[in-house]
Amino acid sequence: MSISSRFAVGIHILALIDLNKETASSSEFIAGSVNTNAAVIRKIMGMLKKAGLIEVQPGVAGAKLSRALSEITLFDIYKAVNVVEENELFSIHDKPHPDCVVGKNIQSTIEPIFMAAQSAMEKVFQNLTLEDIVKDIEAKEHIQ
Amino acid sequence: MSISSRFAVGIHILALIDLNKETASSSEFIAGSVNTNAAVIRKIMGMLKKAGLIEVQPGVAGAKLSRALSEITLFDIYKAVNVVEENELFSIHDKPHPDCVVGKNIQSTIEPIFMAAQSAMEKVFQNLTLEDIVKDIEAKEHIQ
DNA sequence: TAAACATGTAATCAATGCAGTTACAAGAAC
DNA sequence: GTTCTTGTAACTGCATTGATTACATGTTTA
Repeated sequence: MSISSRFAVGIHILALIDLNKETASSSEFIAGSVNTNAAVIRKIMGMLKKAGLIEVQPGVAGAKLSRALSEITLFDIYKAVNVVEENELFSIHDKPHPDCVVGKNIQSTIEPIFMAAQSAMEKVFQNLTLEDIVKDIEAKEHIQ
Repeated sequence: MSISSRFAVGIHILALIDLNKETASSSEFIAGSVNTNAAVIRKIMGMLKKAGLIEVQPGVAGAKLSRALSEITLFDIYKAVNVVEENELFSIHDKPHPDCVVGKNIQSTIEPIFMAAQSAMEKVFQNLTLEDIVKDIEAKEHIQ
C-alpha cells in the first residue's frame, strides 16, 4: 500500500508554476519536468483548479497560483488531489460478530485511534506551505 | 487508497486471544468473531507469530500472547502485519527531469517531509498498547 | 478565417494489492 | 487411525494507479 504520487506531483506542479513565473507552464512543459504524460498532468491540474489553488483557462497555455505561496499549505494540496478520504486512511473489517465481546466493541475502540493517527499525519502538512518548499529548492540551487 | 484491514484484524485477534483466555481460540473461532474466512485469520496469525507476538503450534488449537498486554504496542502489530513499508507511506514520482530546477531538487525536498508525516502517524501507535485496547473493550462491556 | 496549439475529459490497458475461497499437506490429540 | 488443527499455495473478483491515446472545445495568430 502506498498513497498515490498525485500528492507529490501536485506539489511539483505548483512549485514549478511559481519558479517558472516568467514563461507559461503548459501541461506539456510540466510533464517534461515531472517525467510523465501531459494528460496525467492535466488531470491533476484539474483537481488543483477545482480546489481553487490555481487558475487555468481552456485553450490558453499556462496557469497561475490563486494565492500567495505562504497561503497554500501542503494540506490544501493533499486534500485537492484526493489521495486519502476523510478518516479512511485505515480500513476496518466490517460486520464483526455482534455476539462476541470483542466483535461487538472493536470498531468503536479502534476508530478514534485510527482517526488520531491520521490527524497526526495530516497536521504535519497543515504546518507547511508551498513557500517552505520553494525556499528549500532555491536554497539547494544556490549551494550548487 | 486505504491501509489494509490486516492491521485492524490483527488487533482484533490479539484482543480476542486475551479476552478468551479460558478456552482455545482456534482460527475458525476467531474467524467467526472477525467475520471472515479462517484462512485469512491463519495468514495474519502467521505474521503475528513471525513477529514474536504470539505462540502457535501447528496442529494444536489456539494461541497465546508471547508478552504481557502492556508490552505489546499497536506499533508492534502495525509492523507485524506489514501494511506500510518503512518510509514508503507516500509514493514519489521517480526520474523527474534533472535539468529542471524543480525536477532536480523536488525529491530531496519532499522526502523528509513525507517521512516526518509518516513518523507522526506511527508515533500514535507507539504510545498505545494492547492493554489500552482490552481495557477499553472491558469498560464498554461493563456499562451495558 | 484557417491552421496551430492549448486545455478538458473519456476510454482503455497493464500492473498491483486486497480479501475471500478452496484445497491440501503436515502435525497433534483423542 | 480418525478427527481436528495449523500452515500454505493457488485462484478468483474487485479496485486503484499511472500511462496512453483520442478527440471535442477553446484560444491565438498569421
